[in-house]
Formats: sequence, structure tokens, C-alpha cells
Amino acid sequence: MAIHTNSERCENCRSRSFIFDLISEQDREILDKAKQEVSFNAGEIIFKQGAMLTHVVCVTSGLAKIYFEGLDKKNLLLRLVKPSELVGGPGMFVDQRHHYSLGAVEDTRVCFIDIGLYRELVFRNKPLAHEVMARESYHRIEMYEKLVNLTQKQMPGRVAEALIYLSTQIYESAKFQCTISRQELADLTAMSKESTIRILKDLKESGLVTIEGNIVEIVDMKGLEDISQRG
Amino acid sequence: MAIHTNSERCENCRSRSFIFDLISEQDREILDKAKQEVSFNAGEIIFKQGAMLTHVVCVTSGLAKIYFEGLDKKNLLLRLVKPSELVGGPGMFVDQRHHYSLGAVEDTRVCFIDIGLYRELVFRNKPLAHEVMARESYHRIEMYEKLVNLTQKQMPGRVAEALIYLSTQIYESAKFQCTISRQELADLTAMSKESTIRILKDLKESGLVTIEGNIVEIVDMKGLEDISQRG
DNA sequence: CTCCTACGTTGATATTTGTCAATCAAAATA
DNA sequence: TATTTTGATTGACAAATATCAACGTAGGAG
Repeated sequence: MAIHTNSERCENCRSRSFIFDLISEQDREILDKAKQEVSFNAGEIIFKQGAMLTHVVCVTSGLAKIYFEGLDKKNLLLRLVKPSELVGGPGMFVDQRHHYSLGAVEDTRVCFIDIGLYRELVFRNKPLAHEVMARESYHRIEMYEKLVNLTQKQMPGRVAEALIYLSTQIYESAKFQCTISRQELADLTAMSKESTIRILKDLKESGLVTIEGNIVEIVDMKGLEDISQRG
Repeated sequence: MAIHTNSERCENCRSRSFIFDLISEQDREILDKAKQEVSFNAGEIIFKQGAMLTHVVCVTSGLAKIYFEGLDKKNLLLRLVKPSELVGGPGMFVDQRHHYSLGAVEDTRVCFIDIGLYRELVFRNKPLAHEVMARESYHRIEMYEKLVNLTQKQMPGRVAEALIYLSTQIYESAKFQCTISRQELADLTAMSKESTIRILKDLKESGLVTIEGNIVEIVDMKGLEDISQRG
């Protein structure tokens, strides 16, 4: 972990958050000066469930995971976070604590934004307030769907779903280097690492995907969607 | 289902929503005139997943359930809603659709509030906006916990958890008449009806609860909490 | 270079959980 | 009253899934 005081100006940052474009000129100036860019190595924790929520975070490069630490050290991977995405944390308006952890999957850079400032920005800029509300709601909808996936689908459906998610939402390609580990894939689908591996093997043998180490290619997207939907 | 045009004034309603107390005098007047009280019989649907989101709903008497309709007609019961609780629906700021259904568990009365009006109230009254945000966030936190409960605990833990929830949050008594059916209890814990019944029997035989039909009494709360926490 | 550790993989086995079928009781209907 | 119908219950069984143990492999530390 290293702090970069001389980080880029938001204005020129290709991974800046949507918030920058929904606030006043003056607020942009303030935000630009206040942000703190920090880089994390793969595997490091960016913020930790239970800790005080002092900042929100914008990922500027790399890949991070939002995960919930459950029973017996078991983690539930809620979603992955790509550059330009803002991670707030629902504790912001509740108890000033983090209710999940954020960890670096790959080497990752993030900008920290003070929570007090962020809150002010939200209440000072109506377009931002609308957008924050909409995104909050959107994530809640995603959550319901995740809940159904994990409780009503069995393993092949969940893994198929996860592969589609990785391909379309995260790596944005039918063929991708899967930078999350098998354990993390297991945490994403709420199953054991061994079962995850076995299902991957099955999908491979069915000819729906090819897998060489962590290089994954979706060969038959239609077939994969069938499995995902059937459950 | 029957419409009551001459329903009580919000001002005198003991089950009015928190929103009434966070808006201006004039807005209270407007809200009072605009609301439409409707009563539903047990089992009836108040609004349906997928339908256009035209109103938010405040439960004024009875008991309702928020549930997600998943695969193969299987429902996931997200939470129960008591009088004075407001049910918005996350689609409000997204796609104007309901992303879950609301159903009457007992005979239930609700007030419908036009979504356009509600939105205006939220953006016109800052205290309300804060509160709505806070509640939205709170539900999201609950969601994470539910996700862990359902994916990481096994059946006895889930049922114990559900009974504690019913006792402390819903019926507010150690001994209560469980007005939700075994099927609904199964939907709440994401398991089959038969398994739910078996676990209830186990808990009864362990002396943690007594169950006579739908009268449930928690005898050993500590023991129940242990089972719930252990998973 | 070698050891060590973390990750991936596989097989055998045990546990958890769901499904199916039958029965019973209570409530609704005719 | 007789008749459905619905919800609750139980047992037997099958399917899904986790756990345990063993082994390989690749990368990092010394």
C-alpha cells in the first residue's frame, strides 16, 4: 500500500467516478484537492467490515471485490468492482461502519474521499442525489436476484451464472483471464472450492467452455444461459 | 379488496408512516387528501412483481409479506411488514416496476400513495430524504445478513433465526400466534415445507420452544440464539 | 537451487436437504 | 350432513453438496 499525493487531476482521469460529472464547478475543485489516491497489492484489504466508515472509495485501476465475512471464516463475494466504480457502503447513513469488506483482487489503485465531504456533495447537488439513490436501488435489485440465484439454483446454474457475469460484466470478453481464484469463484457462488472445480470441469467436458489454468473462454453462451436459467 | 374513500385522516391515524412527520404542513394536507385506503383479505396480492410501480404503500393494519417470485413458482420471503411501515420498492428510481410482490398474510389495510407525489415529497423535504436514504441503506444491510443466513447456515440455524425474528421483530412476544403458514416459514428460510416442519419438531423436542398448532412459545431464547449463531 | 507455501485437482465418503407418497385434521363448501 | 379442499405431518428414499485426505504444481523466500 502506497499513498500517491501527486495523483492525477480528476478532470483528466479516465477512471473518475460519475459523481465528478454531477456536481458544480466549485465542488469539482474541492473534490479534486481532497481525494487521496492509494495503491494496493493483490490480496490486500482496502477496508474492513466492522471498521469505521471514514471514506468512500473510487477504484481507478485494477479489480476489487466486495465481500461479506460470514461464519467460520467463510466469505460471501457480493460483487466485483471495476475502475471508475464508486464503493460507498450502506453504513454511511446508518451507523458509520462498514458492513462489508473491500479487497484488492488484482493490484489496485483507489481514491479515498472523505465521508463528510461526500455527504455534503450528495446533499448539495441534486443530480448527484438522484443518481446515488438510483444506484443504491439498482444494487438492491441485484441483491434480490443474487439471493434467488444462491438459494434456488443448484451448483451448475450458479457457476454458469457466475461465468456469464464475469464475461459480460467484468472482463467484457468471451475469452478472459480469470484473475479471481477458484476459492473466490466459490465465494461468489456460495459453494465449496472443490465443488466449484468439479462443476467447472463438467462445463468444460460438456463443451460449453474451455478452461486452461485461469484462461476461460465461453464457447456456447446460449447453452450456458440455459443452464443458468434452468437452475 | 375494498376501497375506503372515507378513511381516517393521517393526523389521527395511529399507523401512519414516518413520512407524515417529516414533511411540511402543506404537504401533510396534500398527502392526507391524496392517499387511498384499501383493505385486502388474507392471501390477496397487494402488488405484484413485474407490474408497473404506480404507488407506494403504507400498511395500516394486519400483516403483509414482501416476497420475491423465483424459479419454478418458488417464493423467497424477504420480510414481513407491520402497520405503519412504508413499502416503496427499489424500482422507484430505476425502471418504474415492482421487483418484488407484496401480499396480505392476515387481513390487511394499506394506504396507497401516488408515486409521483411520493417522489415530490422526498425531494421537497430534506429530513424525509435523509430518512428514506437511511432506511434504504438499513434494508440493504439486512439483506447482506439474510444472504449469509441463507447461504452459510444450515437448516436448524435458519429456523432458529426465523423464530427469533418473528418473536422479536414481528409479533413482539415470546409467545405468539404464528399467522404465517409453514409454507411461508419455509419461504422465509429458503427450505422445503417438509424440512421446516421437521426442524420445528426437533426444536420442540429439544425443549427450546413449544408449538401447538400455530401457537409458538420460545422457552429458551438463549439456546435458540446459540443454534442460530452456530449455524 | 531447494524448500516451503498456496493454490488447484481428484477420489472417496459422509452429511444435508429435497422429493415423493401417504395420511390426518381442520376448514370451507355444497 | 356429506364432501371437498387445504394445510400439516411423517416416513422412505434419492439427490445435492460438503468434507476429508491425498497429491501435484508453480511461484516466492531463503
